[in-house]
Amino acid sequence: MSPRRVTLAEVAKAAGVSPTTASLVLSGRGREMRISQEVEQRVLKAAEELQYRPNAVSVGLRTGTTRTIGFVSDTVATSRLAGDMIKGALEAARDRGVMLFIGETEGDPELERNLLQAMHDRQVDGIVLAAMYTRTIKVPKEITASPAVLLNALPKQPSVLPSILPDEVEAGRTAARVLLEAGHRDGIHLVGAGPRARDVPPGGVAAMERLAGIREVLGEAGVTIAGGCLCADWQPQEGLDATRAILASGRPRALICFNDRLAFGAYQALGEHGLRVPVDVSVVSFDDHPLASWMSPTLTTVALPHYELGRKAVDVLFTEIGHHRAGAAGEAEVHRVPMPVRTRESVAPPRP
Amino acid sequence: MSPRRVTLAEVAKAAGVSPTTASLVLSGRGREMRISQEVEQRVLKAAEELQYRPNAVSVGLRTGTTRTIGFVSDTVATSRLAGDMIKGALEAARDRGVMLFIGETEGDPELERNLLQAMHDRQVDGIVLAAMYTRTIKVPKEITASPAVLLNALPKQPSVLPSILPDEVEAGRTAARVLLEAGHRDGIHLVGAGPRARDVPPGGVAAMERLAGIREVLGEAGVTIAGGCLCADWQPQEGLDATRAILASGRPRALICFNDRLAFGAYQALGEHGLRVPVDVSVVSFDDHPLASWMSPTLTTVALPHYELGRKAVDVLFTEIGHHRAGAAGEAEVHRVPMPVRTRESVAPPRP
DNA sequence: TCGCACTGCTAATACGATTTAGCAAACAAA
DNA sequence: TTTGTTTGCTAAATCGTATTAGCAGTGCGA
Repeated sequence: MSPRRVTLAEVAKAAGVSPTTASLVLSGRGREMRISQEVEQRVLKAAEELQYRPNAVSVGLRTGTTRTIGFVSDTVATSRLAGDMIKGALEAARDRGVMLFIGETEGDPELERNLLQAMHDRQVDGIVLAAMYTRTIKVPKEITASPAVLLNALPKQPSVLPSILPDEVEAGRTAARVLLEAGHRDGIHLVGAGPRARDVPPGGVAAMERLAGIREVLGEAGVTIAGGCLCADWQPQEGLDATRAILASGRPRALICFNDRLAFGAYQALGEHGLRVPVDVSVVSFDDHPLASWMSPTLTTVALPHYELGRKAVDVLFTEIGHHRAGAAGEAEVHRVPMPVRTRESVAPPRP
Repeated sequence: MSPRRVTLAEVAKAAGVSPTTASLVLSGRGREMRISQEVEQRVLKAAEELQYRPNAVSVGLRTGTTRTIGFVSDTVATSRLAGDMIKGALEAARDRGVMLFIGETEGDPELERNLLQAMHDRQVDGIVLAAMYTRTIKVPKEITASPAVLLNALPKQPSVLPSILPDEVEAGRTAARVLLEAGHRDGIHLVGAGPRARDVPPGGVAAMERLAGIREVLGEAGVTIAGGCLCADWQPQEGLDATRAILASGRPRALICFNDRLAFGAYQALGEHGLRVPVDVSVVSFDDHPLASWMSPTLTTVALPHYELGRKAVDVLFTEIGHHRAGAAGEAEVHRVPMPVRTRESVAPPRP
């Protein structure tokens, strides 16, 4: 079944040189160490013919660096969000010839500790600690055993770790501008949070920041928010209920839903009342859930850049690893990744 | 930042014994090798106090087994399906104290080769080769370097690898029975494939098998399929179009949609024609996409057991690794994982 | 002829564990 | 006293690579 792997010693013997020489040639230090052209060619030929590949475990033991990083998240399965984030991380890792360990903690601190230890036991070069929904987390002290970054999360206590986050405030501004630019000034309702700055569900930072951006832009434009409805869990059912409540007390001209699932529920409520999107009511939302392009009409939404978040996290992690090797301390910088708007069919100018 | 790891040698010195003794005690072979109670206690105490953890890289080099497996899939991001499969694999791995490398090939054979090599370079104990949509795949020869299993995929050429697949034929039977048990015998239309056995989109095995199960059960009950519509890609838009076509030529009493996205489109088409689900038309589907429980009315669907598939794959992989260690050859067994029906609101008896 | 620098390569060690083979002491049997 | 057995531990080799230190040979100037 598995033909034993070829070792460096075997390559050396085939080329008629010492393992030292073979190692030097194959690690590109041949020139530097004055290995002759001829010997160099012999070694390369032998390696090629024997299909030599260095044993990464051995290299890891010898050099202390394994070209491996860990990706630890609270949950990996819920929604495809996680998938895209992992995909971004994966590709950034691949670009560097690095492999990814993954693990999930399910929010259990003990599992998290065990996982981090298991990764450090395997000598990972660094760790991405990710949250699936943007929030503040308690940074486990085990993380300090290697360079690390926080993805989609902010440290509860001050910490030296850099964070990578979507730029939610700007996303809020974007959503508001989409409506303003379409000509909306009246009857703008919020579904999920607001209208006051303090009307946010507990825990998540997304709600707070999106709301801040929305309020800022509408405020500056002299537009007052017609109403808002705080939802705890941002599921379709709540969007349905909230929108029904709004409809019971008047006719909205535009809705800013705090995510696409809420918008999905909102569509249903509007349908019940015979209101058409976007002719009667414009809808703009956040996340760019796959759902958003299936809804009818398709939903204009400010996208969570999961893929880019994942990539960025690995990029930052590698500069962190670089600092670490150079003996420098890490910086607790916060990196914000832009959230692009996906313009679709759900926004139109208000009817006169 | 990172306090250097404690080594076995340091534990041994602290306990005043040789590294050999320390190793023996810590690997539980103390009794067997006649280490005295007293020395054993000293070693354990030292290890505890120094917080000793074995360096997995070193152990990997020495023993050749890394307690690490690889999970290679064509795509990890599309849909949450992947997530659940990985989650299942992850938990099964965790139960065994094993870590998971992940990688994705994007269907590129060269990437796949590189990935498998990179994993073997790191001495993984085994590999799960997964497809996100059930299909037949070309098994790369690099896979033979370690034990392996196929997840959600069948080998194109005969192979020694075991496969783990959802039981799609039985799922087809289940869907058909759901309608029969509700009392449906007439006006049953298929959306996505059928009505003839050969009306399936190319590539996927799910369509063929689901259709076979449906035809078997309906046939045995003496029920004829009223019609069917082959769709290539199983997206909402196609479900919409297909259902419109069906409605143009008559009134269906029940739809079997080949997946939930098609059903989503079908709902829209039915809505356009003023037909209510399930009063006028019953709908049953496959996959149990998250969408299914958001639709209104909620959708009765036969679930893809992604989580269980992932778990099962790792379970089978480990028996495979066991065989391998015992020197036995692998068996190309096909394991079928049941697909449970999620009964919701979209099926009702036909109106008289 | 001697010393010196340079060229081109290798011996030996280290990384951190596991495992084989074996040693010294104590004791028992002959 | 010798021989053999058991007990309780350790020395040394090993896994596959990277790296430091150094060795033999050559050419050159003095």
